[in-house]
Parts: sequence; C-alpha cells; structure tokens
Amino acid sequence: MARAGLSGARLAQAGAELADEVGFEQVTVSALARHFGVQVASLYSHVRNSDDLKARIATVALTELADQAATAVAGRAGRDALHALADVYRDYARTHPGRYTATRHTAAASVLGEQYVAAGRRHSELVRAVLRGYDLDEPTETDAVRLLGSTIHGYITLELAGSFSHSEPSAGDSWPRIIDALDTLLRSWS
Amino acid sequence: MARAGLSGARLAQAGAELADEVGFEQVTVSALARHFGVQVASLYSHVRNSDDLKARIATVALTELADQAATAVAGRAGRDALHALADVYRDYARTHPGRYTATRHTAAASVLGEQYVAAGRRHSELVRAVLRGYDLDEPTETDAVRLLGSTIHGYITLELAGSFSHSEPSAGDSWPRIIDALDTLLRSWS
DNA sequence: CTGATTTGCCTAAAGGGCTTAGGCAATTAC
DNA sequence: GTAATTGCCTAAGCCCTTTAGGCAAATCAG
Repeated sequence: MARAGLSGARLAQAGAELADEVGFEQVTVSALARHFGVQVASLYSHVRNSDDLKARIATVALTELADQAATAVAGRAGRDALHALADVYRDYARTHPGRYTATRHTAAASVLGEQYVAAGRRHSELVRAVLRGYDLDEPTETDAVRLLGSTIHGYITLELAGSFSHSEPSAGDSWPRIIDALDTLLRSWS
Repeated sequence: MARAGLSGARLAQAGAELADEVGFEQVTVSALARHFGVQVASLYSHVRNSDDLKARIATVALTELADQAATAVAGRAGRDALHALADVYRDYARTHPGRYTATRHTAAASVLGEQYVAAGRRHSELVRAVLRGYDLDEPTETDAVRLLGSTIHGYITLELAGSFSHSEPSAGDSWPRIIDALDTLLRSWS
C-alpha cells in the first residue's frame, strides 16, 4: 500500500488550510485524516494528540504572520509604519480567518513552547520597533504596546465575528480612521 | 424517583457557573447532566441541543453584564463614565472568565437571536451614552464606539489569555493609563 | 543486491460527547 | 380519584480521541 507521506509539518500546513476553510475549532484529527485519505490512528505517529496538532497550526500561523509583519514594517516609520503593521494583521485575518484564530490559541505556548513563544516575541519586537518612531518612555512604551495590540486584535476579532456588519460605515472605512487616531494619540502621549 | 427540577433557565444559570469554573469551551451537555445527577438525555427536554445551551449561557452573561454596565454608568459622564464602563467589563471578565468568553459566542445570535441581540444593543447604547460626553459627529461617533469596543475587548482578551503576565508593569497598572489615553484621544478627535 | 532494521500506516477496541426514540412514573388538572 | 401532561429514564447510533499491536514499505549494512 502506497504511503501518504505524512509528517508533522505537512499536517500542520494542511491543518492551517483546513482551518481557513472550515474554522479553526472544526479542525480535528479525524478531518485531517480524511483529507489525506488515511486512517485516523495514522496521524498519531506525527502529532502527539489533538492539542499538539492545534499548537503546531498556531505556530505555523503566528510565524507566517510575523514574517509578513516584518516585511511590511521594513523601511517605514511613524504613521506609515503603524498603518502598514495594522493592515498586515487585518488583511491576514481576513484572508486567513482560521489561521488568525489559531494564533490566539494560547494553549500552544504550554504545549510546544519554543517556536510559538519565539514567534510571539518577534511580534512584540515589531510593535516596539514601530513605536520607536514616537519616542515614548517606559512604562508608557509598554502601555502603548498593549494599547496597539488590544485595539488591533480587538477590532479584528469583532469584525471577524460580524459585529460591525450591521451598521454604517463599513468596517473597512472605520479602520484607517481608528489607526490614524491611535497615531495622533501616540504622538501626544505624555 | 424524585425529579431534579430542571428548566432551560436553571440549565443556563448552572452552565454559566460551570463555565467560570472549567472554561466556557468545557461546558458540555454531559458535564451539566452530571452536575445535576441526571441522565444526559434528560437535558434535551429543556434545551434543543448543545449550541442552544451555549447560546442561553451567552445570553445570560451578556444580559448580566449589560445590567452591571448600566448601573456603573448611571449618574456619571466624561472620563468618569468611561473609566466606570471600562472597569465593569474588565472586572466582570476577571471574576467571571467563562461567562465573559460566553458573551462573545456569537453563534448565539443565530440560535436564540432576540434576547441576545437585545442585550447586545443595550451595550452599544451604553457606549454611545458615554460618548455623548465627548460630542463627536457621525461617522466619528461610530468610529469611537468601535475603537472603545475593540480596545476594551482586546485588552481583556489578551489579559485573560495571559499575554500581559510575563512583563512589567502589571496588567492592572497599564489599564487605567490606557483608558485615560483614550479619554484624551476622544476629547480631541476631530 | 540481500537481509535486517526502522518507520509508516493499518486494524481493533475502548472511552466520551451528542442526539433521537420510546417508555414509565411523578405531577398537574379536572 | 382519574386523566392528561410532563420529566426523567433506558437504549442505541454516530462522531471524535487515543492506545495497542501488526504488517508492509522504505532504509541501511554488508
């Protein structure tokens, strides 16, 4: 019988794609086995269990997102960098909703640790790099990291959940104005 | 055999408490049946299915939170009202993490609709009431509603996930400073 | 290239959650 | 007190997870 050529990495990758199609919560060891035309038990040679699979998907997504964010921020500063960074997150969430959800699957930290945590650190560093254009002192800079993270993540989460779709203006119109407001705020933060 | 005295409302209430203990995702028809010392199938006379149960819990939580928010905002305006409102959300999430998570279980809208949606509208109205202290024109007021919602919800989500627990200052220290920054921003929003 | 070892996928089986169907007993209504 | 209703029960089927043990394909030694 021909082998399917599975591996931890291929499962994580296929799982990420599946997450975008059916939602991260619906990604299951069984569904992935069906996708590869393979018995469910066969996947357990490559992932420890369901949590491990989800953690791997989360790590793939968080790393991919960090790569895109790094590219977007490179060579920009201030307001320009802020918009570029914010847009990367929002665009990623809109094109890859399952993967975006996966990035927040924080159980990943306790299961895989290492790579997931490393990707998380890259994100923090990128936000701090953008904030260097606003010269803030500690602890204000940390407050600002948290403000940006909260607002961006919060907006994306609510938009993905459809919270903005039943009222005017469109979610896409409010977005740049809100990022601009944050830029103004950062510029004048004591 | 003595009856347990179940009802949709009691299940929703017990489910909410269970959510705070074990996490909203772990609230299951089976777990709830165990809690009442009753056979699993018995719950199906009171809730349509698992989604219905979760939607009821979400509605209980969203309504309870709206009540608390309304009380907190009553008689306050401007910065004062903003802090009071924001604190209600954060405190609720910290004391009732399972219930807070439940409030964002938006599948609830499509299952139960009515009450859940009504509670959601109350939240929007409260935020708009607070914003009346900052006189903003449309569409800026809507942008501001979304900014506040995003930042507050985002911060709470990240804090609950432990994202702020491995760095200084504490999540409790950044919070009032971030809300103050939002107050300043709203005061000067074009 | 052949034989031994490793590795990949398989079958089998057990446990748990969800859900429906149908029955008996406790409660409520008359 | 009897009849109608309602509440909880047993039984059974389906899906997902996970472990154990086996056979065959790939890989490695000589």
